Amino acid sequence: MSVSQEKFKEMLKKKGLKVTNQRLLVLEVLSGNRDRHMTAEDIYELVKEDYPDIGLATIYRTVQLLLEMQLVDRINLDDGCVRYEIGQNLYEDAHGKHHHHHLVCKECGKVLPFKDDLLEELERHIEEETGFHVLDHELKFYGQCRECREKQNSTEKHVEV
Amino acid sequence: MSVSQEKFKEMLKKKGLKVTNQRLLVLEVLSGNRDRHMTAEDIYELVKEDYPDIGLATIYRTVQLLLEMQLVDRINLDDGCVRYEIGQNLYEDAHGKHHHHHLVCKECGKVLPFKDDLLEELERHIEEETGFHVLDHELKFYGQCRECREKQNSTEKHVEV
DNA sequence: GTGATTGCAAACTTTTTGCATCCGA
DNA sequence: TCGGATGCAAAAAGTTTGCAATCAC
Repeated sequence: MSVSQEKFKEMLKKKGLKVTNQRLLVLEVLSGNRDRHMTAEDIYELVKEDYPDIGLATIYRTVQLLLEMQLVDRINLDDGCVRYEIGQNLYEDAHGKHHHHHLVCKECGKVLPFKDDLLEELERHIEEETGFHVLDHELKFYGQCRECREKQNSTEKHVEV
Repeated sequence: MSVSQEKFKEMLKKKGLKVTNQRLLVLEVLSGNRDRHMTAEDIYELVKEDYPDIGLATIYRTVQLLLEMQLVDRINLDDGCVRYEIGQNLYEDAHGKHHHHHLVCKECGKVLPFKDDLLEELERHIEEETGFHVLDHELKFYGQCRECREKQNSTEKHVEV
């Protein structure tokens, strides 16, 4: 909601790139769906509502651009397509790197975000021990969400089927 | 090297599946390249040396099977193809879940393994806080490896080009 | 012998690219 | 005006699938 479109426009101009309707709409769709993890196709369908002529290739080119500008993050949930979510850099309270992790339910596929800064300590440890300079990380937990667990427990009791 | 082929054969028989040359060779190639993170194509090329008639589809079907049997792990380094590496379950000192993480160099693409059990504490924390039952995790660090860092420093000093 | 397995080719999915056209600055 | 941006269609790349032939048991 409070994503700064003006900031985005400035960033584009500073790079000598053009402010187009398509770019603004992709950003808008991403910022209006911060809670979802959107595939290129998802974004395409939503942008088409406002701009029916847009092509899927433009979506791919735009998310690529947004990635390079570090305005979105890439998430791979191993379901065959890459997902994108808007980062923190266009918000007023920007901090640079944002680090939330993903809890992926193996049963229903739901993805929950989870915040934790525990890894910062580990990153320092890695740098000391291996000389590898950590810039970013990606952490996914796979398991069973509470709902699926409860569903399983109740069917176990009733032995349905 | 010390991977137990006998254990694998037994596991296959127990599931009513057949022990084929192709399956044994895929396993052999994976266990002979524990340090690499192999794509289906990589495995295909290596198995072909011993068994030129094998088809790529068989590789895909076999790694799928090995995944279901929990004998290999899947790694996605976001370079467009899924990678596989042999797990611990066929080794004598098997522990079930093995947890090493991956340090991915953004410059040269090299992948270094890194062992750490820090996440176990975090997993308990997640279960308490969210009710999400963690079964497995995947952690990747992106950054710059020591060699690329050193290379960069030396070119910065000499200002080559 | 019989059903699982395989190799091949075709299909499928996601993403990228070439190119003529269009449009923002 | 003019070079970057777009839409379209084709291509690319990785993976899956249908099917007849083959092989393990």
